[in-house]
Amino acid sequence: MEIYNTLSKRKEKFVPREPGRVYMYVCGPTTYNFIHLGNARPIVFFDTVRRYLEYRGFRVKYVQNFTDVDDKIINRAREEGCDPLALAEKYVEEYFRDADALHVRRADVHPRVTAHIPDIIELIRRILDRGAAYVVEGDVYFDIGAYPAYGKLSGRSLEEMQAGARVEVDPRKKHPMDFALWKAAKPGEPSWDSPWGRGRPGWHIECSAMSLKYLGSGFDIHGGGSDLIFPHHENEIAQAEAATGETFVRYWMHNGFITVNQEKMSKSLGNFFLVREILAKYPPEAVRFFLLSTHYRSPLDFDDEKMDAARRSVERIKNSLRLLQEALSRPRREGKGVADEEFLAALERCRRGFVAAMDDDFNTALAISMWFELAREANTYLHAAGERSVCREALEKALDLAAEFNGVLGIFAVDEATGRMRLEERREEGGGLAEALLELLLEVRQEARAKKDWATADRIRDRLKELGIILEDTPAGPRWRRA
RNA sequence: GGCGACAUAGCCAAGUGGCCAAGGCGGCGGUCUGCAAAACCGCUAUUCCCCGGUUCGAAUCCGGGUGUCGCCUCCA
Repeated sequence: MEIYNTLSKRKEKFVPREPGRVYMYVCGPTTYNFIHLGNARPIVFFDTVRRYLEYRGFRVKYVQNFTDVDDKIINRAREEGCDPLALAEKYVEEYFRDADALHVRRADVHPRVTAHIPDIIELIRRILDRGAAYVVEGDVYFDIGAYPAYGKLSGRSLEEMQAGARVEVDPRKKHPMDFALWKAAKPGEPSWDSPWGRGRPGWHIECSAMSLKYLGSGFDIHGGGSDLIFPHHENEIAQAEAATGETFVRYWMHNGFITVNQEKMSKSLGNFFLVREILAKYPPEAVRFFLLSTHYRSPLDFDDEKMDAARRSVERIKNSLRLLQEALSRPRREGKGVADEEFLAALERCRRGFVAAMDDDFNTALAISMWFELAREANTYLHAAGERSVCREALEKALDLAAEFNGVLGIFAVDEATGRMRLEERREEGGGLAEALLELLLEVRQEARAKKDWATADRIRDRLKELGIILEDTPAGPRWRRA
């Protein structure tokens, strides 16, 4: 396996710290709002990374944090006149609602800043002991001068950064790029006791503290959006390595941005779309497919046309799965012929292609194309077999392979009881009666067709389509599905 | 101003030295169908932003140009 490491700006062979185990940390959201599609990209992508590593036999420990105290939360709470910590808690819950809808598996640990103040204080103390930080009036600053490697992740030198500095400098800082580890309390803000007086953690220290706590120094993968490279991850490295004297992280992974009209989707530009807004218009399968249809380091432009295309693409895969399941429920044969063997060989090619694609820095776009390959091979196989019986083993192998792909990509929800992919949306309405009525309607329509009363048959089909039910007539009888 | 990334068909997108440039969406033609839908078959980039170079050979390497985007400030 190869992973592109932001630190070296190259793909590197993946060698974990411990054989067979992977420890990974991904920067989670600051919970002051619902998440938007831009936030969803790393969440879905790194979920896929985790799934693939497990697919490849690694035991993965996956940690994703919540930043539940910071300026944005405090400001938002002030606007709404509520308690900052309660506000943060509310949006943690809302986060899970969206993430669940996108089939994102829960991390092994979801640490929150407010639950780790002692760990953070301890880490700051270690940095101070090492002489890499200093205290000014209840604030604690990281001393960049004490960490010569500063800039190694983002690839910039201190001189460059000073030249390009666009912010006014706090005169109490020894170096303009020094950043806060601990911020002295201001009235009305959440704060905790510390050796330097009451206050709260700085912006970056939480991730260093929590990742070190749960994953240990020198863990395998640290991920996030590329806007976190500087300063957030640069600072995380500085803090952690200053405190431990050891390499903090082995592989740094960063995803590209979602854009709208080729411009970065961001809260400050106001051009963002909330995940739940999008889910109101498109099925989760399409959203997940869309997010994985481009390599994670490339920008991904969002608009309705592209989402429509994604929805149709998923439809193609879904149709092939339906046809396979249907064929499996019909009479089939146990023995294998030449065509069956060829089909099985094609399946094996798809599997190998999928693994090769994912092994190459998680090339999900190429991996997805293998699923289309599988769909086409399966459709062709079924088409050629026609109404004759098909080989049971071949059908089962094809569905198993699709389930394997889905286990990694997470496009379709998986039914917990049966372990099978759920191709239809969970239906909210009391389905029993509606379905019985539909069956009745189909019966009436079949009778009309038998009498060549095409007008009636077509009217029923058209009206059902308006209601979101698609009818397809097959030699074996009508088949229906939801639009 | 400093640093960096990207530019492949109508749209999305994979491909980083060598079989006809993956795959999806859309479109066109055909098979099937009462008609559709789904599915299948065929077609849909003599060419990879432009110019120059390296090489037997480049979308792929190098130089220059143009364009787009990002980071340098909270941001996934």
